[in-house]
Amino acid sequence: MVERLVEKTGPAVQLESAAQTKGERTRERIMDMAYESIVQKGFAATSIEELVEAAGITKSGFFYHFKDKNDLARQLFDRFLSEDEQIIDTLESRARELSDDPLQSFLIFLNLYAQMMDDMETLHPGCMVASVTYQDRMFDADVRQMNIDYLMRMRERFGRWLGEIAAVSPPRHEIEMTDLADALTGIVEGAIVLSKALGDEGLMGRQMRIYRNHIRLLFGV
Amino acid sequence: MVERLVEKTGPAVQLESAAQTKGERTRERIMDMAYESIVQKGFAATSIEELVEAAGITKSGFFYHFKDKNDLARQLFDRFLSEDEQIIDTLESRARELSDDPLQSFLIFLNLYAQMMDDMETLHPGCMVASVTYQDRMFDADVRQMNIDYLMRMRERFGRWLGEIAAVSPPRHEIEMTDLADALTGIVEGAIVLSKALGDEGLMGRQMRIYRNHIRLLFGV
DNA sequence: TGTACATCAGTGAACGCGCGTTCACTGATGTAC
DNA sequence: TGTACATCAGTGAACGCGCGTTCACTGATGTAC
Repeated sequence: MVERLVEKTGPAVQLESAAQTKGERTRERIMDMAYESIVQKGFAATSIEELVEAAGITKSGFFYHFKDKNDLARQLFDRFLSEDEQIIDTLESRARELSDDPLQSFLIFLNLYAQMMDDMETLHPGCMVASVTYQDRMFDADVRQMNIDYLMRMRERFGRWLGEIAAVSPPRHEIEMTDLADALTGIVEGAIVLSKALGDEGLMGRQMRIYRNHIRLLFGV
Repeated sequence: MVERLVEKTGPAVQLESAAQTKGERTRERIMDMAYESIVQKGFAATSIEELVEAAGITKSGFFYHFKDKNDLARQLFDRFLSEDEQIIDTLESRARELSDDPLQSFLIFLNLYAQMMDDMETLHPGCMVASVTYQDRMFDADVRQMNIDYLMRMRERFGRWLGEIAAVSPPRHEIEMTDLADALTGIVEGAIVLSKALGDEGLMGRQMRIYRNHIRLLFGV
């Protein structure tokens, strides 16, 4: 599911999907099921019973792989955040290679990101962020902190890039780069909600291009 | 909680909070608790037991007010959507009164909306949309349809307004007004997620102003 | 090559708890004559 | 003003089910000598 997504972004990010032990394969299968279920029903409504049935093992087998239910959430969130950041790393470095101008490379990056969303038949990892945020009392402090850390890393990454842009091409009006960075993450989260609710797969890519247009208008010549 | 929010938007929208019977007050109290809990833990993790304890009645009292648990969700969602639309109606008509130019009135509207978010110490009704979207398998078809209908009404409302704007002040580049309308709803949803996750109350207003800046750049003179 | 032991990846049965829902009943308030 | 009845807003006890977690055990595979 995610492997497919990663393949679509090209050969630059290739997760080591080979040489998995039997146990690792089972654990991954459980996490795949869990992700699907959490995003559609919520964490509390996702029962261990349903997961192990789908994975073809017994309930006690679950507790061999996960300390408890929250441990599943932790491992799952960890996997998705790192995959998401690997993908964004790749898209960023590709975009940076294609232009030395920070504005141009950022616009290329946004195009690549939008294209990835167009091609994505599966759910975006950002779903996990919204799920955790909207059910935060169900997760332990570890998971909540991972969520905050992820959002802060995104803010810093895009904020720095936007800072580089502003240094070269001053914006048409004053604007806080941190807020503009948050806007990108926010648009992804918001677009996921709309796209999921309306069943419109193209919506995310189109929203990403609206953000891109804004950046072009704001810094463009 | 919501009454306070409504009062802040001014005297034009005044919910009839007077002349409530004892039963209505109890029902409202249950719904207030339920909203808080659903947004923080999810629908499945929100137990009737916890709600009735907080409301000071017994479990069977709950079933006097609500047919079953999904009926609670339906009534709750109904209440919040109509309150939200009342507020937006009010802000729109105020903005329309202050200028005949559609662009100017839309910019005023966005300012009023952003200000409302700044003042809002409570959670935005949009939380319910994300909650339902992210736990849709927990809700019956009625609730899911209400969610879709709401998003479509928003799309139409803002899409039409943006169409008026484009007719008077053509945009700097081609853009689908439906997508630009979705962007507003999407930004609200996304900003709620970030604001909730990071505990940053001012974030929503700031994101709304970024959207406003985009509109100004796109249609402005 | 054979044996002993360790680790891996689970099984099966049992647990106590809390959940949503039902049902028969009830005291307080409102309405008709 | 008094009485009869209806409606409102619940109570209390019981139900069956599924949930997360524990614990003792096990067959298959891997490693050391």
